[in-house]
Amino acid sequence: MTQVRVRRSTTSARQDAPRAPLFDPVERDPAYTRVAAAIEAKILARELKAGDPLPAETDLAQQFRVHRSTVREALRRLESAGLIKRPAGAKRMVVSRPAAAQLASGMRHALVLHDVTFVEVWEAMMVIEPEVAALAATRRSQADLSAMIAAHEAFKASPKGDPQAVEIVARFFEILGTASRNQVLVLAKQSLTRALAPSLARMIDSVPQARSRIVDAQKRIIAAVREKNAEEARRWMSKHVRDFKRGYEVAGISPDTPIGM
Amino acid sequence: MTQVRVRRSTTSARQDAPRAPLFDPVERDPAYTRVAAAIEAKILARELKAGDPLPAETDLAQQFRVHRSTVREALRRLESAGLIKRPAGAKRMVVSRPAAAQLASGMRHALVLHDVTFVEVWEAMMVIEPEVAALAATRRSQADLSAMIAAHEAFKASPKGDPQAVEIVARFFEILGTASRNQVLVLAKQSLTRALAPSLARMIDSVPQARSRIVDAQKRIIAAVREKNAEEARRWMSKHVRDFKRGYEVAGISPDTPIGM
DNA sequence: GGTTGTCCCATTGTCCGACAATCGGACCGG
DNA sequence: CCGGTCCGATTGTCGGACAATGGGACAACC
Repeated sequence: MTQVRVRRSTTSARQDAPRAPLFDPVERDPAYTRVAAAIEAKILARELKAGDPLPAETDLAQQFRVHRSTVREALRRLESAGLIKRPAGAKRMVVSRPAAAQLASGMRHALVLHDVTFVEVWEAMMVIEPEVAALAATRRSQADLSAMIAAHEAFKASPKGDPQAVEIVARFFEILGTASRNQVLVLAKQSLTRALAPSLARMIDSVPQARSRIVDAQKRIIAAVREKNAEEARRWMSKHVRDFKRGYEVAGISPDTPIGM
Repeated sequence: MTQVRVRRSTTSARQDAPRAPLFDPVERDPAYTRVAAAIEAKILARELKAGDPLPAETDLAQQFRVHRSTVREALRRLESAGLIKRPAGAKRMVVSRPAAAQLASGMRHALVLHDVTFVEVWEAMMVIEPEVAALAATRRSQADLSAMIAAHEAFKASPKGDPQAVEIVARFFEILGTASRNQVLVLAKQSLTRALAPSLARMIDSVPQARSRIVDAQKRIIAAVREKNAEEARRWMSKHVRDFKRGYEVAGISPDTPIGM
């Protein structure tokens, strides 16, 4: 509080250029932050491995010499970071690795609140998806291929106005991601599809020919992946994603619509 | 708790295909979760705009009819999601939009804990960075260009073993990101560079020619961006990123090294 | 005027203690 | 080996308390 201001006594109340600070702000962070940081460090250092149960709150409170409430606040912190979680209907917390969904939800928050528009997400997809498809084509396993086909059939089978249709499309993309054998890209991709999903649903519903175009694109992509033809996979995925934008245009949705729905 | 199991009485303890659930798991989530969700919803709906101060904990406790501790746990939740924060040395919490750094740190956790290897991150960079460079080349403003040049000079000026050198390299990438005018890509990029930074530092220190190669690449990229030559920007960025991998090889760091340092 | 000192209140960080609910087991009878 | 019963350990939530400190308001002072 009450920052110490250093001031040239002699001259010039000059408009302040970012002058050298002379003093760093003294760090005083609340106990719950430190507790959280301490536990986080142990987790990142693998001293607590995923799946390990966390000590009871009372234990932690004693070890850190703070009140249980304080520990609990720290735990909420870690919980929302996805570093710990409670397995549905269990009592103790266990250490966990942040799932893709975690990241994706965080990303969605960010995108919504930053007024990110549809084009921006789409542009990112245009960058990532084709390359992922190409990688997937060269690295896919037999199982990946089967999964893709299954998702494809599921989409074809989904009824006309099915709100789940988008889910299935997303799954198709996701499978492609895992087939690419690159977890980083999977995370990135997933965030994008998740962000796009709601508006995509509206698009598919209001553009009649959307479904058949998607079916067709998926078919081509599957074919390319089956033959491990990276170039072809890239080409068709590129078309496929481009089609999304066309769909939006046809549906009369402006490219500058914020993602927030 | 104690899930209700529905069981066909007559025949077949058949291995369970995902049968229709008949009952959804009853949702009992703790109060702090609901409080957090309620506030989160208001934020995402923009009823609470970024910068708005949150009501005092006591107020919230009264409104939600829960104890203040409960409110606080919810707040920690939101805090770690980056939806609210306390402006350094302020008392009240204010609504905020999750910063890129937030996401990046989350991503780093995920990457570290999932044993993501250097190649995976690198591969993702190979996908994203060249395209970003290309976009930046066509969309850059004069200010962007100046900033790039400044960062470039800063890097050249940085002393030999300077641990800050990597920071500066990261800044260069970041500027390129903002010049691309695509927030989504900026977020993605930033996560990658942040994840790579620590090991990159080691690489630069142990490979003598790394600095000059970086300087050279930056120079070429700047030139391309100046002339708004997307193709050239993409090409050189591609080379630049590829060089990182070479650097790692020269430094004797295995491509399969996990990101954890 | 602008700056500094003083005072007060609202609010946060932290603690204490308590209690119902329930999870995990141990223990037991068929 | 299975289903029922009992008990201790732990969590979710609450009530209340208190020191520390931010945010102002207001007076004093150059």
